[in-house]
Amino acid sequence: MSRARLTGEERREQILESAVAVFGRRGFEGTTTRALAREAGVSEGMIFRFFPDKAALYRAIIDRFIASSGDPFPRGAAAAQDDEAVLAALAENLIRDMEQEPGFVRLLLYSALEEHDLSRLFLEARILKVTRTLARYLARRMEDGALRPVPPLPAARAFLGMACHYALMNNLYTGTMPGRMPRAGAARLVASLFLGGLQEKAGA
Amino acid sequence: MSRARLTGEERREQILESAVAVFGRRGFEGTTTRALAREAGVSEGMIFRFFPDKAALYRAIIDRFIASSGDPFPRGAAAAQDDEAVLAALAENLIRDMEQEPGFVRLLLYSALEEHDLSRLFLEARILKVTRTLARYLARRMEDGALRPVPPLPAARAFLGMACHYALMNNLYTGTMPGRMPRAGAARLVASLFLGGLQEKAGA
DNA sequence: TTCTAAACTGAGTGTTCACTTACCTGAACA
DNA sequence: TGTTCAGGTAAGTGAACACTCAGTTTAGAA
Repeated sequence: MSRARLTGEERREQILESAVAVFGRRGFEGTTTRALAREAGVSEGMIFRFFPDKAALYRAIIDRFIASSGDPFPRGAAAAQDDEAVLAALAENLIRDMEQEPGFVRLLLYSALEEHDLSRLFLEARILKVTRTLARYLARRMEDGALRPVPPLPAARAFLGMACHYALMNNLYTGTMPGRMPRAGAARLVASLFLGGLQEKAGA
Repeated sequence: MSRARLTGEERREQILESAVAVFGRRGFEGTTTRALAREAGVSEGMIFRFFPDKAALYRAIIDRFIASSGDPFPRGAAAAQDDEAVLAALAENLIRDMEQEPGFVRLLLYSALEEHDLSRLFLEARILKVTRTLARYLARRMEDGALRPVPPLPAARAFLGMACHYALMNNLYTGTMPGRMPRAGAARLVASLFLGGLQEKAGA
């Protein structure tokens, strides 16, 4: 019956990790400290030994993720100006991130709805950064004459919407969304649609 | 001080309408019956006079919306096989719906995260219906040779993602998302991107 | 003008919440 | 081998929760 006794650092980490899934299931308001303790396999007292209150635990999760997460924009392909590779890699990275951390994606969505200030922080640190980076890349390629001129920021948002909405719907309605594809195939499809469109070229 | 005394029917309707915004702000779990009563300008007792419990009020809101909402797919343009018009109108209808009912969009997102069964009902009644309708339209146009052959369902999801993600981000991060456009312009942009892509036609 | 039915209120109810406190336990070093 | 101290628990606390009910108010029929 006796569970292993961990060091403070280990226990803190374990509580953090197990809390992601709980907050992701019910949101901040919907999650009870009782549920957090049960998921971590400890008593409620332990939660408050490591975090001053429920909000601090929540913040620690988001903080930690923002600090640890990498950049989904493929710098190499971008330098080589291989548009198809840039877009396919970007889409695949985004979809992979969202598929590998489904609980955290839900937690972030909750935090945006609940208007936690750390949601704004995530917006700045990830969403706006990727959007602006892609928009700058598209703008440069338009100047080069490789792409037709359209407003770069809305275009970037449109592309990110294809990838993110796809992954988001798969997450929210797990198993019931039709039209799922292997990740790489989906990434290649949205990249080729965005670049080449659906219309047959004239005279094809 | 005395507020108007309404008939049962009127009061029920008023409680329903004011509750959309409250549930949209905090979700089902995060919303207290106290807040619902305050928003409606009545005592908590009135809530339970018209609805057996908090969940029934929540269900009534979603039920009512599903029953009252129209079809965003433009049948006329589809019959005329004007692809650009079909896609632009569809995108504009979706964006308009989401912009006109921001509180309800948030409520629906909450209900998807919280996994209320009525969220599944909405999924069937609206999301899957539009997705399948668009996919069928695209498939027919591919058979006609007007569009290049790609998997229709994923393609439909990609297009809807462009429009919905755009409107969703504007809603969640009101006022801070860059690259906003007038609604009709955004709709025309995503339609033309999806059809024609971003690449210059060869030899342009 | 009186009567009544329905709108409406406010002070409850037991329960559950986030959080505290007093206490227990066992590994490691003196 | 005894003391210590960090890891850990269980039984609380007041506040806030969803929900109830006894009673008050008022529009309109009689």
